Amino acid sequence: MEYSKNIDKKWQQKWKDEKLYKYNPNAKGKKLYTLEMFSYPSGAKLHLGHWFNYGPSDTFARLKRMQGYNVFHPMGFDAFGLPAENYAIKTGIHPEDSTMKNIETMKKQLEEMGGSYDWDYSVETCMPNYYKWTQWIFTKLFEAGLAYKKEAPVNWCKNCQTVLANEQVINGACERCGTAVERKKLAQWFFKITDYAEELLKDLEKLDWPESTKKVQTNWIGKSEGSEVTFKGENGDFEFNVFTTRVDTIGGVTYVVVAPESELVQRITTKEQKEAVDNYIKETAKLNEIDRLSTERPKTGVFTGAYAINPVNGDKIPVWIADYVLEDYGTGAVMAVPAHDTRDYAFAKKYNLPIKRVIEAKDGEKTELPYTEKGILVNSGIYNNLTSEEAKKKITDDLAAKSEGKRSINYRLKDWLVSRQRYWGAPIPIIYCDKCGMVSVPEKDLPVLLPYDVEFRPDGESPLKKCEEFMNCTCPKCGGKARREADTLDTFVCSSWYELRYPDAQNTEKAFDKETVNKMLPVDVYIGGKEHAAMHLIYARFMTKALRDLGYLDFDEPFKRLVHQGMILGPDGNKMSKSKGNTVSPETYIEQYGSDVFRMYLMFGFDYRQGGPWDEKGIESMVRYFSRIERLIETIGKYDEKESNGIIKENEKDLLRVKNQTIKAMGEDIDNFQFNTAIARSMELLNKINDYIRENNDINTKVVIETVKTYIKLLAPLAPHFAEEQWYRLGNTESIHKQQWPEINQKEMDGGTKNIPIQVNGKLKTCVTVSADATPEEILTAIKETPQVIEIFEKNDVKKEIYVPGRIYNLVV
RNA sequence: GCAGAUGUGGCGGAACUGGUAGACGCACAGGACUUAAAAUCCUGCGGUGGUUAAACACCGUGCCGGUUCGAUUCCGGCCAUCUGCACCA
Repeated sequence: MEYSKNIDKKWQQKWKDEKLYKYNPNAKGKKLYTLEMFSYPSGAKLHLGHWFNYGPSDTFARLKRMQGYNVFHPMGFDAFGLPAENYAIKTGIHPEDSTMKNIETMKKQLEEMGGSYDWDYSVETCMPNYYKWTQWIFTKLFEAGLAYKKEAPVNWCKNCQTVLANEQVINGACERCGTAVERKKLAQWFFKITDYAEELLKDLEKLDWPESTKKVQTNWIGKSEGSEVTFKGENGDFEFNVFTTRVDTIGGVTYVVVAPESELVQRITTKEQKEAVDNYIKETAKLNEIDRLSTERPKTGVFTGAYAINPVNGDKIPVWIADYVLEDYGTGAVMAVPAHDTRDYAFAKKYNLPIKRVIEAKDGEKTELPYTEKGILVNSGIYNNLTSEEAKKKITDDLAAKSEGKRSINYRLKDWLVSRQRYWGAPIPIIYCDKCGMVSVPEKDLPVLLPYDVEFRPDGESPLKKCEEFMNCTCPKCGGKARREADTLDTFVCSSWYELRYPDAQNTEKAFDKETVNKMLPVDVYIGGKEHAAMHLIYARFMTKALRDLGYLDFDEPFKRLVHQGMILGPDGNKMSKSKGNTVSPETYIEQYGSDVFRMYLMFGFDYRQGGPWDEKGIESMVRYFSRIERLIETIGKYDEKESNGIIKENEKDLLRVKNQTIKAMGEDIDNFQFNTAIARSMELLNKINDYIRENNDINTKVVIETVKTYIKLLAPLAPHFAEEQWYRLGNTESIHKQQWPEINQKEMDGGTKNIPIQVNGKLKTCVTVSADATPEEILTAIKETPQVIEIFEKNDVKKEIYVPGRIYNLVV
């Protein structure tokens, strides 16, 4: 193989000099915005996963460019975040320094990969020219009431004296020191994503996304339809609501349970029970994440001493508290029906609470308790004999008439907690003034710059709090002395709108121009890992909708089509990780074989959506393939096109037919991200060309040369450097990447033959070869004339004859 | 526990809306070229039986069953692996 990384370098330089990948928004061709999830510059270099994600996606972008689309294919860096900060804590290297250095390296490597990016449209989320607008968006959400502050529990590591992100909590313990993580309440910032729960759910329909990802989001949003029912205290001195999806079982309520954290508990607890209740609340607060995550843990709870009245049947029922009831879901209180709920059943058994059956199976079959299916009501007074569905409706209606209940919908989705007690993030642009309260930083004062010299080692407080010159400021409203918010924004906020910034990345006046984003978005194809199915992809959708409602854009969804690439695992079949020592570095392969061999091997050896364990065995096969192509080009060089007589014979038609079929198949395959089969098709074409040359002494040079040129064009998106080299070797003087994707010549593609399978009882017996353009009737005639078919009719009693016109013939005997 | 994905030759992986299972490649075997090797080219390659060789027959897409003229594909039930979410009332 003559091809090597030197050839890569040569063309990279030339493409750069010629600004080959310059994006022109006004160029002709339909716009196509294709985007890969940008990468996090945590490691110093691109790893195999980056290659597997970005190489094939670049191939897709290149195909689309050749097919005449005006392709917008930007790349940037998700540069804020915890790993850089952790790295800094470990090594003492400032996050800004390490991050900027990593970005430089990664950019260079992406060029070495042959990525067709225009770096004039790039974003780095840690740069003030980007995070200024992240902050600006925050202020707009704040002004619209979509960003708010409230107390919320955070993960707290006692040993490290720090707040932990969810990702830093491994099995309920701190990832660094292994100490059990506790919950601690702190004032936190939230985005009101719950306002959009219904729309986020409903609009999933519109999206061309993998069904499994839509399902993840559906579950994440967790819509649940049921009823809210009011329970009053036996003396009418208190009341509270419960949420239930099974109001039909309300007759079987034998106690109610309130979350220990609920403020109601303090009001209703009797003197006798006060000590027990207080102790229980204390114990619950101490509970760490490990215990909380355990569903195995036996249910515990305490009686408050108070009684409530069942609004449907007037039963007097005890009010308990138990930590299996969550304060922040539903109303923070549940009605317990031990006969028909497994948790309530276990709880009732443990504390000897009564169990009352109110639902029987529809078929009258005797079932054991707890019976959690729907059925027919019993022991429920006027509701007896109704089905569960009928009862739900009637009971809710009756309660509503008394103002003691209503239909209700609950979502599992919680508001998005966006504040972090961390250094390496965008400062939250809020100022606290004694006189004016919370004031957002006006646009003219943005960005609120992240100071460089900060002690970022964790000690339990936001690092920025210790930076006096950052903290002290004047109130934008009254001009008095004020303090800044010391928390920074979750990196998911930075990445929730970056796709909007790319098309207008240099804009210094606005986050983005409305007209520009309306024209360029939504992203036509978005490519990235499915680990982002819930978080990033739902946050970005929320942000688009919120900005739409604030009038900054006019579309509903950011990403029209979504493709998830698979993951390349270590050779041992496990996820690659430094600690397991099973990482594979792309560099050695690039050094040895050149970037296109590596890119092609990644595309050919794995299903793009699936990934799989790394295995370098097959990479030599790609070297062999490249060598065969080089030899072909060399052979072709000996022929002179002018010698051709121009008459196309039968054996040449076959070659042309395969050529056209390959154009079609490869275009479709790459469009579907099936790179492995696209490459297989290209190999078949090469085999065909070689067969033709070998089998014919007197070859038609014109046909061969044209076919080879087409073939190299087909390789251009897959192996950009290599194809360029061969293209020039064929005597061309303009980049192959400026060529059109070959057109399909229908005339050349027609003709030839095809096989029609003949089956007996669904089993293949023989085939009949017919002309590809034969009519179904002609084919049937040919089938009937086949000796084997005649024989079958003679020897068997044919009961049924099935002919799928032009496809298959089956006889039942 | 719930949800989702996956399961096809020795291996990576193909197979359109139910219609010739195993494309393409790797590995392997045999042959050509060579003093020899490498490279290259050609041929074979799911299993079992069968034959001098073929023809041919049977089995075969995780397992069991169903629908159908026909199932890797659709339905029901299992098993295994992986990935999310996890007391959601």
